Amino acid sequence: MTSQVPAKNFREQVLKTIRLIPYGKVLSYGLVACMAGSPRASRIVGGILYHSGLRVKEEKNLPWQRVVNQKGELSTYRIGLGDLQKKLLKREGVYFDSDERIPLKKFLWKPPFRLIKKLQLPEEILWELERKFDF
DNA sequence: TCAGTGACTCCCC
DNA sequence: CGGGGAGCCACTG
Repeated sequence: MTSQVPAKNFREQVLKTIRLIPYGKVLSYGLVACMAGSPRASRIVGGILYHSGLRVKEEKNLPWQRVVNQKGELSTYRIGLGDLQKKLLKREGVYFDSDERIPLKKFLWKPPFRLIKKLQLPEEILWELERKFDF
């Protein structure tokens, strides 16, 4: 047995979490990481999405556009996907303020507690989530 | 096998 | 506000 099971599981959890984000709502990389079970792995979420983008067939039903950074900005301009992401989000009714930021007060998805509970996260991560969502 | 590189975020000046 | 450093884990050559 190797240690690759938990790692692979994290990736699965990340993709699963992203698929939960409702139409017209967004989550930050950090919150996705939290809900996937690893609060400090926000960077990895970006990495996973980046690599997922290279295999469009595999992940064609992934609403990747609903993941933005903590400030509500699009992190995808640097790899040339910014305009596409913005277009997809606007199509869902998400709008941007004059700083090219999404007002998270309005569009950040706050998952129902029932759903959070279902994730069976360790207590310490629940605290992190509570803090980050500013419940 | 191993080091490098990220669609990030937090903490500490 | 902002720069620097650390942590996180998947993927690549």
